[in-house]
Amino acid sequence: MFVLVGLNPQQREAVLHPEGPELVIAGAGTGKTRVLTTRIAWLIEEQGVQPEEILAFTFTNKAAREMQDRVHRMVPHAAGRSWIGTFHATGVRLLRREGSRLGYDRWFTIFDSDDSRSLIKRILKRINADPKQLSPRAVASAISTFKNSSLTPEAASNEAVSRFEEKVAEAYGLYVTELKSMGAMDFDDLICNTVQLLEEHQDIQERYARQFRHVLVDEFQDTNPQQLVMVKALSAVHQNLCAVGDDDQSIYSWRGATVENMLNFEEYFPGAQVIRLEQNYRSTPVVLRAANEVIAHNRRRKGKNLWSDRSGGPPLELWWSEDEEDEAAQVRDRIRRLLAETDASRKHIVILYRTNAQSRALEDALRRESIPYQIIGGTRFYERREVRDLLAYLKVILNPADRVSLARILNVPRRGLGKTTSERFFTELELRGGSALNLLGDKAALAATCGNAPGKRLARFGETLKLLRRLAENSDAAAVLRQLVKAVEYEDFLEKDDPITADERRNNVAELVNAAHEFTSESDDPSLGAFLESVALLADGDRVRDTTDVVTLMTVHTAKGLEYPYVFITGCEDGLLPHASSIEEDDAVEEERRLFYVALTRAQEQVFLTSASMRRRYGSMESCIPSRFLGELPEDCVAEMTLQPTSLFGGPRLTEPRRPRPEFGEGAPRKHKRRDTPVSTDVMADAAAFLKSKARQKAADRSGHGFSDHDVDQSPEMSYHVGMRVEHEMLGIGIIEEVEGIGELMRLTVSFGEDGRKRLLARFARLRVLDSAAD
DNA sequence: ACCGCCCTAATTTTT
DNA sequence: TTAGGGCGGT
Ligand SMILES: Nc1ncnc2c1ncn2[C@@H]1O[C@H](COP(=O)(O)OP(=O)(O)OP(=O)(O)O)[C@@H](O)[C@H]1O
Repeated sequence: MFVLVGLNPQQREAVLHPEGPELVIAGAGTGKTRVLTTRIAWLIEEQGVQPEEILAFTFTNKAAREMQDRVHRMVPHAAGRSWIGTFHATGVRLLRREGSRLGYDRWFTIFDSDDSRSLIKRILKRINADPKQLSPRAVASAISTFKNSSLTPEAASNEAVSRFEEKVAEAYGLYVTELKSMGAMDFDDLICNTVQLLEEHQDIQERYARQFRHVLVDEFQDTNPQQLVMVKALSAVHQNLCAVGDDDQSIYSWRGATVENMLNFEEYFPGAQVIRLEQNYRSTPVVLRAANEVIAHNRRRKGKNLWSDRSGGPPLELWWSEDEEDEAAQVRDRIRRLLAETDASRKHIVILYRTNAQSRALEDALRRESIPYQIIGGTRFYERREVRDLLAYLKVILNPADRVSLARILNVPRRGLGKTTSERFFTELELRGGSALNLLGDKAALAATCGNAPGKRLARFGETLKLLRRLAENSDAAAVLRQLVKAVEYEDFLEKDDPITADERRNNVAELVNAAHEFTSESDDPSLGAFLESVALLADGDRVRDTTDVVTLMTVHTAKGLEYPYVFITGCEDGLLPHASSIEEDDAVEEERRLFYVALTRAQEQVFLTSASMRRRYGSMESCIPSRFLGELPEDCVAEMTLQPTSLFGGPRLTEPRRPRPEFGEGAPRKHKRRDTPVSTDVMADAAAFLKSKARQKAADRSGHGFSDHDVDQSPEMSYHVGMRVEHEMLGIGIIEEVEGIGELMRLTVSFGEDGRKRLLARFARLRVLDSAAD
C-alpha cells in the first residue's frame, strides 16, 4: 500500500481506522494533516470509496487546495471530485444548491464583516441608539455570538436584562430581517443557515449524510458549536468521522470556537476511537523542548508527550531591542546574515507578530534594504476603498436588492446624489419594497420623492446599472468589471478625488481587474456570482505564496498549520503577547500562551525572539516589559544575543539574564529593583554600551536624547516615574500617576489631590521633584 | 451638495 | 498615527 510509506505505526493506525468515529489528538508537527490527507487517498484507493463520498473540512481554502492537490497526486482519478473545503465554503456550496428551501436565491449575496457593520450602523441610527454606548463593532460581535449559540432575536430579547441588552436584541432582530429581505447572508449565516437547512429539512440532511460515507475535519480544536452540529448532521448516516486536532493550538475562542468539541468528542460521538501521535517531525529537539516547556505552564490541558528523533539544533536566539524600529533593524540584519551564512533562502523565513499594526516597522526595514517580502493580512487588498467600491457595484449588479452596497455606490463617483436624496430614496424604497431597479426606472416616483433634478440623476444611474446587469447575464466577471470601470468613469473619479494617491489606487483597480481575469480563466464557473463568492470567502492564509522567494510576514493566528525553517517571533512583550486585553483573565492568558506555542512550533530549524522596551502606540511612545512567556522558556534552549536594556523608567526586569555578561561581570542582581532608583546610572551605562548600531543611534537622536552618557543622568525629564511626589508652580503638590512617552514628548498624568488630575507635558511643567514613593 | 477642517476614538486575533 | 464623523462655510 504505497500511500502508507513512511508513516509511523500510530499514524498508520489512524489512517487505517476502519469504520466509526475517530479522533486524532496530537501536538504540533506530528503529522495530523498528513494523516488526514493520506486517509482520504487510502479510502479512495484501497477501500473503494468514491471521491464524491468524501467530505473534508480544512481551516483555509489554501489548505483545502493543498489537500486536494495531494490527494490528486496520490490518486489521480480523484481529481477535484471530493468535497474538500472550509466550513464556510462548504456551507455556501450547500446553500447555493438548496437555499431555495430557506427562501434564498441561488445567487444570494455574501456580506463580509464590513457590509455587516454598515448595515448595523444604519440600524443603530434608525433605532436612535447612542453610538457611544452601542458601537457597531460591539453589536456586530454580540450578534455573531447570538448566531453561534443559535439564539433567535426573540430569545435574545427575552433574555435581555438591561436597557442595553434590549437595544442590542432589537438591533439583532432588525439586522436579521434586513439581511433576509436583501437576500444576503453574513459569514455566520453561512454556517447557521446550513445548520438550519439540515435540521429543518430531513430529506436534504439524509441525502447528503447518505452521500458522505466519510467526513473528515482538520484543526478540530477551533470549530464552533454550530460547526459541530453541521458535522454531526452530515455524518449521521454512516458515522464515519475522522477529526484531528490539538487542544494546545486552540486560538480562536474569541470567535466562538470551543475546544470542548474536541475534549468531549467521545460524548458527542459514542464509541469513538482516540488515537494519539507523539512523534514530531517538524522541529529540532531544542525548539520542541522550548515549546513543550512553555505550554506546560497551562493548567487547563491534557498533557502530551512530544518527542523528536532529530538531533541537536541551534538555541532560540533572544534579541532585546530599544523600540520597534530597532527591533526591525535587528530582524532585518539577522535575516541578512541567515541568507549569507546558511543555505536558507528568503522563502524559508517567516516573521510573526501578534497584531497587524506591528508589521509597519518591519516592513519599512525590509523595504529600505530591498529584501523582498510579502505581507499576509492586515489591510487586505479587498478592503481598500476603491476595491470595495467596485465590488459593491458588482454586488448590486448581481443582486439589486442589496441596499447596503447600493448605498455605498449611489454617489461614488459623485453624481449629485447626496445625503438628502439618498435618504429620501431609501425611505421610499423600503416603503415600496421590491427591487431598487424598479424604483430607479420609475421617473415619476423618483421626481415625486427626490425632486426633479435629483430624480433625473437617479434615473440615469439606474440606466447604467441596468446596462451592466444585462451585460452580466452572459459575460464573465472580468468583462463586467472592465465595462463597469469604463461606464462609471471610475479612473477619472480617482484622479479628481485625490491626484496624489490616484496612481496607487488606479493600480489597485488594475489589480482587481487582473484578479477577475485570472479567476475567469481558471475557474470552471467564470460568472460574476462565482467571482464575488470567491472574493468573499478568501481567507488571509489563501494569499500566502510559497512559490516566490520572499520573506513572509503575518500574524501568529494566520500562521497556524504552516511551517518554516526560520521563524522570527517579534514583540515578545507583556501587553502584546500576551495581549493587554487578555492579561486580566487566566483563561485568556492561557489562550495567549497557546498562541506563543503555535508560533514556536512553526519552526523547523530555529526560532528568533525579539522584545522591545518601548513601542509607539497611537503615535506616542510607551514603555514595555518583556513577555512573561520568555521567562517560561528553558534556560539552556535560549541564547541572549543582546543585553536587556532596562526601561528608561526603571521598568521591571522580568527575566534575569541567562548568561554571564562578559562586559559587566556577574551583573548586580536587580531583579526587583525599581521605582527607588528610576534611572540608575549603571543600568544606563549597560544599555549605552550596547546601543551601538546606527539605527539605534538614529532613533535615539530623533527622539531628542541619545544614550550618550552625558545627558543620561542629568536630564531631569528622564527621571520621572509613577508614584513620585512633585511640585508644580501653579498647581501645587501632586503624585505622578502615569508616564507616557519619552524626551520632549514625555507626558505625565499628575494627581493634585482635590484639584484633580492633569496631563502635563514634562518639558514645560517645570516640576520640582520632592521625593519618590517608597516601594 | 460638497468640501475642508477639527476632533475623537481606536488596534487584538479572522472565516 | 489615522480614519471617520460632525460642523460650518461656500
Ligand atoms: N511519518 C512522517 N515521516 C516524515 N515526515 C513526516 C511524517 N509525518 C509528518 N511529517 C512531516 O511533518 C511535518 C508536519 O506535518 P503536519 O503539518 O501534517 O503536522 P500537523 O500535526 O498537522 O501540524 P500542526 O498541528 O502544527 O499543524 C510536515 O512537514 C510533514 O511532511
